[in-house]
This record gives sequence, C-alpha cells and structure tokens, in this order.
Amino acid sequence: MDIDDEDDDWNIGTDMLVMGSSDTPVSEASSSRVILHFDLDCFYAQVEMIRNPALRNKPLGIQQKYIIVTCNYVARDLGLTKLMSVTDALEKCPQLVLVKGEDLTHYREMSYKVTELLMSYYPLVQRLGFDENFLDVTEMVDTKVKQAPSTDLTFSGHIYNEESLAVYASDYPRLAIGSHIAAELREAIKSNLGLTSCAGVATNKLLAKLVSGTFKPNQQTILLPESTADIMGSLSGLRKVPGIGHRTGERLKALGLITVRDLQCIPPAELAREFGAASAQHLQNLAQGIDNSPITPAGPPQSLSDEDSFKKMSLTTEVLKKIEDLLISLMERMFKDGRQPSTFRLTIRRFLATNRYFSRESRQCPIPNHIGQKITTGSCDALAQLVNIAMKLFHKMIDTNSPFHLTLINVCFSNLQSKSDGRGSITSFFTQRSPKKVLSVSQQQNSTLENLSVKGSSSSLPGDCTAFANDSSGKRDSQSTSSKPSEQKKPPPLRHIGTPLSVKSPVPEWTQVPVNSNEHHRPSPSQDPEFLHLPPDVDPDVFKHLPESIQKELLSGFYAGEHEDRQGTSSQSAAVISFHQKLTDQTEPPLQQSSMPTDSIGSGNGSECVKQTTEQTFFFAHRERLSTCTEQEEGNNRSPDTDYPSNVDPTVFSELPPELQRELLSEWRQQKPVLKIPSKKVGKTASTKDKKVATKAGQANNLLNYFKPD
DNA sequence: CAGGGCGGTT
DNA sequence: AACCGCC
Repeated sequence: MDIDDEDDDWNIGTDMLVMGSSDTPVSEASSSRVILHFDLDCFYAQVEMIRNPALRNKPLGIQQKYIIVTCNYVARDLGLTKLMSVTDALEKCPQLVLVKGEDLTHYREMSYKVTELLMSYYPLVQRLGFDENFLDVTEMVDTKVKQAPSTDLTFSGHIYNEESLAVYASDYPRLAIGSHIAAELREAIKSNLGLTSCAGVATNKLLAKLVSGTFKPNQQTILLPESTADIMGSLSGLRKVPGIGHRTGERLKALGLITVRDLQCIPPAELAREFGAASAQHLQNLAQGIDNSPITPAGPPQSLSDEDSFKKMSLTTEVLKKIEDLLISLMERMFKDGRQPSTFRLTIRRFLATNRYFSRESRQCPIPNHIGQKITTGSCDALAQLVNIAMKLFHKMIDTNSPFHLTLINVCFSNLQSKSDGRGSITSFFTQRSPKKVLSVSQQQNSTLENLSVKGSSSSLPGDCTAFANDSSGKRDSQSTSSKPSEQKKPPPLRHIGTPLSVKSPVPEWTQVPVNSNEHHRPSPSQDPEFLHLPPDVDPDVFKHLPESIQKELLSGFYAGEHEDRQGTSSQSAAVISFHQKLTDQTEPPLQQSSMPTDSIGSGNGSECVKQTTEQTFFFAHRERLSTCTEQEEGNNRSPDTDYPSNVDPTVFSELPPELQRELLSEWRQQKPVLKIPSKKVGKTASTKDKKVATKAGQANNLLNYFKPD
C-alpha cells in the first residue's frame, strides 16, 4: 500500500477552479504555476546539420542500426517519419542522406549545452530525455507581475484554440509573461547554439508538454487553463498522455479504457481495484490535465550507461569482447565526469520469440572502492577488473552451457559519488570552469520583454553563483517553504530573483568536455587484442572460453611488443595521462580477491591467475589512438568528406553562431591528424572562447535586466 | 517494436 | 536489486 500521492489531490483546486468557471470571465488563478516546456526540433538531425551545414537542404535521416530515429524537416516533407525503418525510408525517399547516430556523444554534449543555457537564466530546469526541458518560472513571473501593471500585455506565440477564444493577455498576465520568457529563451538557444525549438506555456508540466507540440517546427504555444479539457480531449488515445506508457496503457485497455474520456469517467473505485487508490487517482488526474509534479532541477546525470544492440550474440567470447568495448567508452566518459561510480549494472536482452515484452534483464553489484577509484584516475586495470565483474554478472543471468541468444548488452555506472577534492564534485558544477558562455541573448535591440513596462536597470551581475553550491554531501539545499498550496518544494535556489544566475559561466562540470576533443565515432577498437588483457583475478570460467590464441596472448602479456608512444608523449591529453607502474610478478602477486565485493561477484577460488602486465598505461591512451581510424561508410551518395569544410556551404556556415563556427572548424581540423590527441587543458585554452566573453558582456541580457529589482 | 539513455519506484 | 516508463 502506498501512502504517497499526497500532493496530487488537494490541489486540484487551483487548476480545476479555473477550468470550472468558464461562464464568467476567467481570471488567472494567482496561485497557479507557470511552466515552460522546450522541445528541440528533430534534435539529432539539427546537431548533424550544424556539424555539416551542407546537409541543411537535403533530406536527412539519423540512423541507428536499421532505424531512422529522426529526420530533418526536408525529409519529413517527403513523407518520412520518426522511427521508420531504413528500408522503408529509402523506398519513400531514395535521395535520403543518412548519418549514423549510434554514438550519442555529440547529441549528449549539445543537449547539456541547452540545459546549461536555460539553467543560466533560471535554475529550475528539468531535463526529459536529450531534447526536452521544463522550466518553472512561477516565481520569476510573480515578482514581475507585482512590479508591473498588467496593462500593455501581449501573448507571445500561438494560443491553443485561439480561434474559439476571446481572451486578452491581461486576463492571463502570468502566462503572458511566461510566453515572453519562452520566446526569449528560444531565441537564446537559437542564437547561442544554433538550434530551433518549440515551447509550450501552461500551468503544469503535463500541459506544457502537450501544448508545446501544437505548432511544430520552431514555434510556441500557450495553453490557457480554460482550454485544458479541450487539449486533453484532443488526444487520440490514452497512450498520448505523458505518464501513461506501454504497460499502463495495456492495463487500462484491459479495463476497457481507450480514450482519455474513458479514463476520466471510470469510477475511481474500479480503477483503484487494478492500480491501487493512489495510482488510480494519479491516472485520473493525468486524464484531466492535472499534474502537480514539481520541476526537479537537473543535476549531473545520475547514471552513465553505454549499450549496443545486435541481431544475435551467442558466444561468450563475443560477449566478453562487447562488454569490454562498451566498458572502454563508458569508463572514459566516467573519467571525464570525474565522479566515482559505486554500482555497476549489466543489462541484457534475450531473443525470445515468445516474449511479448522485449524485457531486459539486469544484474548489478557494488563496485569495490579501489576499483572505483581507478576509474576516476583512468587506471588501466580497472577495465580488466570491471570486465571480470561484468562477466560474473553475465553468468548470473546466462548459463553458458546452454545456447543463448542475446540482442542487446548494456553496461551502466550508477550511484555516482562526488569526490570532495573538487573534480566532479557537485560543488563545482557551477563554479567557473570555462568562461565560455556569454549569454548575449537577444541580438535584437529591443527585447520583447522590455515592452512590459519594466524598469530595466543596471546590469551588475554577481560573480559567484552559489545556486547549487553545497558541500560534498551531494545534496542541494533543501529549501524553503512553498508559498503555493501545492506541496511542491519551492526551491528557487536563487536567493534573489533579481540576481541572475551567473551570466558568467555556470557551466556545469558534467558538461565539460575538451573543446577539441575528437571523438566522433564509436570506440570500436574491436580488432585490437590489447584490450583483452585480463586482470590478476580473472575468472577462469571466462578465460577458458577464450580461443587458445587469445589465452596465449593473455598469458604472455600484451604490452610487451608495444610500439613507441606508449610513454606519455607530449601529444597525450591530460585525460590520457599515462603512468608507468612497474609491476613485476614478484612484487605484485596477482591474487587480490580480498578486495572483491562480498557477494558472489567476488573472485572465487585462488586458482585464477594471469600474469600482470609489467607495465600499465592508462587505457584511454589506447582508446584514443584506435578511435582515430574509424570512419563511417555510408551506402549512399554522400561525399566521403562530409565533415570537411570543402563540402560546406560557406553561406550557411557563415550564418552559424560564431562559437559554433569555431568549434566546427576545430573539429574539422581534428579529423586530419591521425594521432592527434587533444588535451583537456589544451582544448580549453586553445579554444578561442575568451574573445566571446567580451562580446556582449556589457549588455546584459534582457531577461536578466528584466528581473532586476527596482 | 525499433535505438541509446536516462530517472524513478518497488 | 530489478523493473517500469519516458524520450
């Protein structure tokens, strides 16, 4: 039995009151929230078009395996849709240009840049996937409403159901102001990052999300409370309600519920029989557009994972190899993140013709401290030890004596611990790392917001941003009291609304990546035997499955015949620090199982023993080298050098934001040198961001001016 | 349902 | 520790 669901019910009042009183002139409930939802247009495709502007005017599809996960609007106009098979897509549109999108690195980076940008305006930002963000601007709006008369208000963007409404912005001053904030932020995203987006303005997350897609590319829409029933009723099925997924949808269908109205009307008691009272209430709330869930501010990701899918995998050696590949890239990301994972999870998907639910199975276990530390320092044997742990987990799920058929493997780090030494600490997320971003929002001289009879004022900006700064506990300030009836924790972490969160650079550290980092392609160092080296406590069960030749190689040590630049050459990055730790067989006996976790994951008997390599280097160094030679083959009529400026439409390129131009250029440049390994530090300092800082520093962005007190 | 990743709940 | 839900 669940006790929860406190929040959802008592406050039905706020939203519902407004809806209910549709006869009389509706006035905006002063207690309702103002929530924005931002949805980037065909996000992956936009990122690829920025990376290669020549793709702009062509039908472009982003391909993952045999699926087009998204496509640009040129392609959509030709009839393509999301999640269409490559075969179908090419049939419909033979001239379709395909870009592989399995490697999410660039999308992830850009995604966090967007979140980061929004957070720099106001910290109450919640991510939803890579391409959506919610903002709770209630308090911003409220302070504004108090100081400005609600005359001369306008709505920015569309109004849902506008035709059938007769409304004035002065009836909804708070949503109206919210709509201008949304417009300003969309413009900021466009001018700073080159991305177009849609936005929805409403009184809760559910409605904001639903309404944001009303006018599709690059537009925004307000949902007035009186249209709540309309937009809910417009949904084609229950599955369209955010919060009702596959499973819940099926269960509802089993109850005979198909439409939103079905769910609204079913007697609560009946629904409660299937879902319990609390969940039943929650579901019916959703069906009515009621959603009191708070915006939970985005922090760094709580887990990092890497996965790959395939048609068939049925050999243990393949599994081992795949896990290793996945771990290599995952560990590198983990290393860059700086935090230390304390839980490891292995997830698989079995091929099961019978299984209707594509279900995944997972096993997880703690990561021993000493291994976790090695991850954060980039030590080479962390890989081997993790592979070992992973294989143990694998054997918990799969009996390798019987045939098996996997279609997916996922490796995941979670329980990420910030270390108090600075790097990766939550305390440093908003500390100055790179003064890269200058939020010169509006290029336009007259901000729309300035029309709101606001006393624009000084632009003194606080240098310190303590929004999330806290100690290593990893918890944010718990805060203050909600002024709303809703149970929401009302956080604005901002002490003073008039004090914008650091125009300077609140760049969260988890987004920090070497600017010049050249990691375009999947690691796939697949051919390279040096990754197969195993730890002292290697699992004999695993080992014996290996081909003999590999076993031999393992036993003889891999780095013996290593060539040249294994030593920390100058070209290696700070992230690729190499160290040389002499480990002779004598000084370091290979049996260390005492350090394994106490559950069965720990190494078992003492017989397993592989010679430790005599010299260890950070595995990232190897990974970097190997990654340089990969290149995507596209079957289509794409020119092979799509990433080079030669192919780029200069006009289009010149229209890109300067920062993007620079990053692109450096990216392109990076592709040439085969062994060029960018340094984190070099990347940062080499990036020309400093110039940008000066750009419009004096002209504080309008939003910030807008909220200057007095 | 694909695909690669996330967060949250049980 | 495993599952569910979402993009």
